[in-house]
Amino acid sequence: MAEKPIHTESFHNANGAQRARPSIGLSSQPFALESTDADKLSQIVEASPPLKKGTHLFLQGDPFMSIFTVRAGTLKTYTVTNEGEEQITGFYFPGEVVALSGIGTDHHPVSAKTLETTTVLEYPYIQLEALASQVPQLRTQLTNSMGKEIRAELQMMLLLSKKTAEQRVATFLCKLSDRFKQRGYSATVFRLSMSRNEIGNYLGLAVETVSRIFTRFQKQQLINVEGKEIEIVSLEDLFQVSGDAKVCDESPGSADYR
Amino acid sequence: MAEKPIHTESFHNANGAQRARPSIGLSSQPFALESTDADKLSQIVEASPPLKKGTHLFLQGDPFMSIFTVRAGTLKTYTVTNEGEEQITGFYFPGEVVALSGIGTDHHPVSAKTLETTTVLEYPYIQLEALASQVPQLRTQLTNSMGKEIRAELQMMLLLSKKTAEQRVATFLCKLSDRFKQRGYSATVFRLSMSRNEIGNYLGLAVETVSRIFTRFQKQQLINVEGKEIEIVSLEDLFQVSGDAKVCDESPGSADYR
DNA sequence: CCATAACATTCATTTAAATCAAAGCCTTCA
DNA sequence: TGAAGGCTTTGATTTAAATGAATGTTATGG
Repeated sequence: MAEKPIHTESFHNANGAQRARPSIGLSSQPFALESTDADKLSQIVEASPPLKKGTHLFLQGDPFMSIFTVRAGTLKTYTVTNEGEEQITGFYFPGEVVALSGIGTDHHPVSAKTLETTTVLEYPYIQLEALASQVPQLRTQLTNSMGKEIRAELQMMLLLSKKTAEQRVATFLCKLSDRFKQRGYSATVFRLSMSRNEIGNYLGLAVETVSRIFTRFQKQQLINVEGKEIEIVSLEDLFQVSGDAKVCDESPGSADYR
Repeated sequence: MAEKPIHTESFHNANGAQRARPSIGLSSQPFALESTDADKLSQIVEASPPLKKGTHLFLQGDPFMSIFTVRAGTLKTYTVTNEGEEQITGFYFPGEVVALSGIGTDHHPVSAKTLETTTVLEYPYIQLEALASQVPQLRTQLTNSMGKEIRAELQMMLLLSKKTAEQRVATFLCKLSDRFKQRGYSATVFRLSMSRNEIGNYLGLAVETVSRIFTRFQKQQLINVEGKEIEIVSLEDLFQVSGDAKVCDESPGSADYR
C-alpha cells in the first residue's frame, strides 16, 4: 500500500553499463525503422536495467514524460478507485507499448508495475514526438499503437459488459495465446505471469470464480492447468466458449480485425 | 437488423448547397487552428447535411476513410457481438470526435448511428494526416484526442468492472452534466437524447435497473426526471454517489472533446 | 387525430457470481 | 529446513441485478 515506487529516474541516470545502446529493430519491436532513422531513434531510447518483480515504472499521477516498450518480462497497468481498490487495466508483454494513456495529459492516469523481472525501453515523449514529426514511418507506428490501444479497450468494455464469467476467462486465455503466438512463442503452452487474483481483477471477477472456471475448463479438457503453467488443449473449443467471432486479424501490415 | 445504412458517400457527393464551406474555429471545435492553417483545414472538411434520427454514419466493417466531429445532435457508437446483440461504446455530442477507433486499421471496428437529427463534419483521414504533418498544432490536437479516448475508455472499464448499478447511473449523469457544462450548456438541466435502453446497454445494466434507479434518485431528491428531461437537483450529492474522486481536470490546454 | 408501436415503469422471481469460510499448497528466506 | 504468510482451491450461503410478466405512457405516421 504505502510502497515506495521506483520512478523512472532510477534508471535515467543509472550507471553506464546499464545504459548500453539498445539494439532496435527486433522483429517484435513496435517502433522499427531503417538505417539512419533507426539510428536517430536509438539515440533517444533508454534501456532500463532489469527491474525486479513489484517495481513501479510509474505511478498514477506521476508527470507523464515517456512511453515505454517491454523488452522482457511483464507489466500490469492499473488505476486506483476512490475507495482505494485497484482495477487492472492491462497486461503488457515483450514488444508491447506502455503508457499511451498518458498522451495528451500531464499526468499518468494509471500506475505500471512489473509482475516479474522486467526490462523496458524508455522513449522520452518530447523527443519521440520531435523525431516522429521528421520520420513519417515512426509517426504512423505511434498513431497505430494508439489506435490499437483504443480497440483493445473497446473489446474489454464489451467483455466486461456482456460476457459471462466463462466467456471472460476463455477470451483471456485465447487473447494471451494469440499474443504469444504473434511474438513467436508457443500458442498452446505458456506461463501465466499474473496471479489468479490479478486475472480476476482484470476480468471483473472474484478470484474464486477464476479458480473454479480453470478447474471446470480442465475437467472439460479445454486446458491443462498446473499452477501458473497453462496448456491449451483445444484452442478451437476454447475460442468457441469465448463467444468471439473468428478474427480476421490485426497484425499484418494493415488488414481488418473483426 | 437488416437496416440499410446511409454511408458517408451519401453526402460526399451531395448537392452543393449542403456542402457550403463550414466555418471552423467555433469555441467547442476540437480542431481549431489560426488563419492560413485554419483555411487549409477548412478545405478538406465536408459538412454533412442534417442526418435524420437512425442514420448510420458508418457501419462496423466499413472501410475506414474519415473521422468526424459532431456539429449538432448526438451519435452513438456500438459494436455487435457474435450473437448479434449490440454493445454501445460511446455517445458523442457537439464538438466531440467520432471514429478514432478506426485509426490504424482498414475497417471501422464500430458502427455510428444518429440518435436525433445530427450534422457532422467529415475529415478525410488521408488528407487530415497530410495536413497534420505540416501543422504541428493540428497533429497535437489529433494525438490528444486519441489520448482522451483512451482515458475515457479506461474510466469506462473501471465503471463496468467495479461500480454498482447506482454508481454507474450517477457517474453517467455527472459525466453528461460535465460535458454539457464544458460546451456552455446548463450543467443541471438537459435532455437525454438516448433511450433508457441505450443508457442501460452502455452502462452494462438492464433497462429496468436504469428505470428503477432513476425513480430512486428522484425520491432521494438527487434529480428530477420527466421522461427524457433531467434536472440534477444536487450535483454534489449525485457525484458523491458516483464514487468518483474529485477530478483535477482534463480540460484546459488543447482540444477537448469529452 | 387516432391507432399502433415503441418506450418506460413496476413488481415477483430467478440466477450468476460474490461473499463467507475453511483448508491445502507452494514459496521463501530466516 | 521448516515456519510463516501468501496464494489457490473448494464448498456453502448470500445478494445485486437480471429476467419474466404485466401495465402504463409517450411518440409516430397514416
